[in-house]
Amino acid sequence: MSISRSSASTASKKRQILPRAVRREQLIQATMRCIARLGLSSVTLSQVTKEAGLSQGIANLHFAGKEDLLVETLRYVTGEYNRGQIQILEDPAFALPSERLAALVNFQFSRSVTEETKMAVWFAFYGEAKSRPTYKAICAQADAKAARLVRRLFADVGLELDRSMDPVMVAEGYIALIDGLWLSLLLVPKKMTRAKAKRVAWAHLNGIFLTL
Amino acid sequence: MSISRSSASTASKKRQILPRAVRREQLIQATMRCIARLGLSSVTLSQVTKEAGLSQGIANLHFAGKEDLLVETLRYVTGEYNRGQIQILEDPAFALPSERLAALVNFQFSRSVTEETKMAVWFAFYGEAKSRPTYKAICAQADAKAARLVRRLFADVGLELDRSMDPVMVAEGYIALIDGLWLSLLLVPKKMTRAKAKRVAWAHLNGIFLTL
DNA sequence: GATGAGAATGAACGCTGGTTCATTCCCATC
DNA sequence: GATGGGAATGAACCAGCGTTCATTCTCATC
Repeated sequence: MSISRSSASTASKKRQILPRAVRREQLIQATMRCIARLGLSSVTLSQVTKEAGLSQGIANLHFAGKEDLLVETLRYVTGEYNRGQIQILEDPAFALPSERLAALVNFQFSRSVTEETKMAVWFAFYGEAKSRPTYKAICAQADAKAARLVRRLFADVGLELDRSMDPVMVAEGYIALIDGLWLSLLLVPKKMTRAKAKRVAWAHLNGIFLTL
Repeated sequence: MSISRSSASTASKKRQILPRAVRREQLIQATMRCIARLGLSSVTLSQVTKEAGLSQGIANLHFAGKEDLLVETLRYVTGEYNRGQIQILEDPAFALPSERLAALVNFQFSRSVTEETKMAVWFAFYGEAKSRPTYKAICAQADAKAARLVRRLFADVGLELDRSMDPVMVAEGYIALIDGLWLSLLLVPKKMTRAKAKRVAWAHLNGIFLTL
């Protein structure tokens, strides 16, 4: 509490009025950090607003309530990931499907995507999705979109390499592997690194596309 | 659970005194059902005790508190799974490592292991593990044990099939795939069935062991 | 500089949920 | 059948949380 900085660390003493969109973003970011630090079940609004360097009541001013803030946080991470994925899967610059696949793998294990905070948020909501229809719907929708895109990519790679295989099965296997690797990255980062995960993913892909 | 029905539905009116171990088991079972139905963050002791058909205060009588009950529930599922896994991986009855591997796959996608309630509990705790050292330790320990056993199995299978590969990498990939498939089974059971998951797992294994 | 619309604040409120403990009641023992 | 130890109960307690709203303060407009 001193001079006049805005962020969490040295909070400004001066009250500031900012656009709704900015406040919402600040609160969502703070929520992500809180989920990563405390877990979804221990997140409180006073923690979140303190993390954001704002006042207690502000969450209810810009969101319909705590639950709404959480849902928007989930939408934020799934949306961001999906946009990145679509950009790769629809970029016309790739000459070969296999090059596109390589770009996808690199994206999925990029520093930005595998950032600890995001992984923590992702799996925190997955853990609750079973019993929360709203979370489940958002996760399922994100997954379905990813699956569709990956399926098409794998079909193309199959044609390129002249392999006959079922794109549906292959896509499901690949996505499951990525999810599992992300879980390892989150829980045992000492044992599973991004580089290692990438190698494991490639071993899988080589196995799928080069068998027989 | 016998003549005078004790469970939730038609509660027995008579008070009953049972051994500590039985009460603990009842409460853990009820906790698992509540986690599956409500999610870890919405579980309350009054829900759990009602589900068990017992009184409010009983959880604190047989466990140190709510947190202890949750931890013991996590230990219960991980312990059960590990015992099943060890039984297969150390059963001397298998002639070939590949047969042992087949048994492992069947076990991992058996009805008992993939039971909705257990999967829900499993992932609920995984989702919180990042921020809860106690949960994290239990999960990590279970994972480490599984990894060690699977690594050895894969080394044996490699010898049997005369393939040279790195058992560490292969084991990590396999375990990640299984985790990812379980997640699909939990979240989109309409799309991912046990049979399908098994086929995906075999496609992966064939790819790994038959490549080049 | 004055003004007012409304963004931001934070104290206060009510409710929910974990924990406690006086009381009740079972049942092994005699 | 009587009895005492202690398992089980459930009402009461209290801390912590989400939400509200009277008040404060900012800044675009004039």
